[in-house]
Amino acid sequence: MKTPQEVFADFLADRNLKTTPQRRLILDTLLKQNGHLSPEELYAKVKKRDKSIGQATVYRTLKLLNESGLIETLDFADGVTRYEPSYGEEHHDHLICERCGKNIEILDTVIENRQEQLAAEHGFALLRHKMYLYGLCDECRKKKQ
Amino acid sequence: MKTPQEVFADFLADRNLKTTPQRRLILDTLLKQNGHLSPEELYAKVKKRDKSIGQATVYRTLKLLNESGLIETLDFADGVTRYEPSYGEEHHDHLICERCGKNIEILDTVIENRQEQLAAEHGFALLRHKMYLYGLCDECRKKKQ
DNA sequence: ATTCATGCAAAAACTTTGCATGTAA
DNA sequence: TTACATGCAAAGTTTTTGCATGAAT
Repeated sequence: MKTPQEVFADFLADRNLKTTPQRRLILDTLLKQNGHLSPEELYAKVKKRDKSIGQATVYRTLKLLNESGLIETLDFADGVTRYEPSYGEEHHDHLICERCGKNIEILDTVIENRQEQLAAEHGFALLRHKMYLYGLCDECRKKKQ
Repeated sequence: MKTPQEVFADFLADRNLKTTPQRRLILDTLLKQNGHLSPEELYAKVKKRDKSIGQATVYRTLKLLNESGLIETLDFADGVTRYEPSYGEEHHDHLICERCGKNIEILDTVIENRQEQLAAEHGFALLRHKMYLYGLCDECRKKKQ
């Protein structure tokens, strides 16, 4: 299996785009963090390693990474766009505590299978999906109020 | 069962906020349209009925409607925030064609039940959820390219 | 009478774009 | 060498906020 770095290099080559130090750095930073970064947080982290990098490069690279299938966008319903690496990782969904923000990654074959089936019933070829479960975690429910 | 208008009025009263013609108009417009409006589209529609209404009032009212549970935000992964009335409607998820944008509302008890179960397994009390299935519809797959 | 809501315009937040320069292939 | 990428700053978008005026309770 190709590494994410290889996937990205191939993706860029296919489109006659170039593998640059900035693009590598941004991908590495995302992979190292392993998930849930907003563009701004990512920019801050990347900037620690390369003072001269520009905000625009981060946005441009996020777009490319998204198109290449290496990352996907998340919507935790708090108004912040986040990205998470998705290549090589098994797909998963998110279980989010609305009070404390705790975020648990979940995977369930019953649901995954049923999604395929539902899409097929409507004549759709399923490409991907997103599922978010919002609730209150144990601890938050124990706390008064 | 209370009407959405009553729910909103009660919600506002609870918080010592006021029921204004603008707020009523915005809610009515959303309900009449029955779904999937961006703030800008909503503003345009509302403006047809009340020339003098301001953009800011639409945003402020959308926030209140969201807090009151009457509407929810949708994420069709196209960068546009949309809202849809959710009160009184049976909950549903969305099946979206990535090529033509066709959007089918779906509901499935197998998935709904399993979601509850999954949340419980992780100690969560499930409050709500969102599920989006992205794929290609029949027609789009038949078209060449 | 109070307190909140509104419209407007300004500001803030977020993202994209144009351009001159730099660099990967 | 050529074509693409970068950083910067400017410009777009989208959403929020401050304020004087107006309206609901």
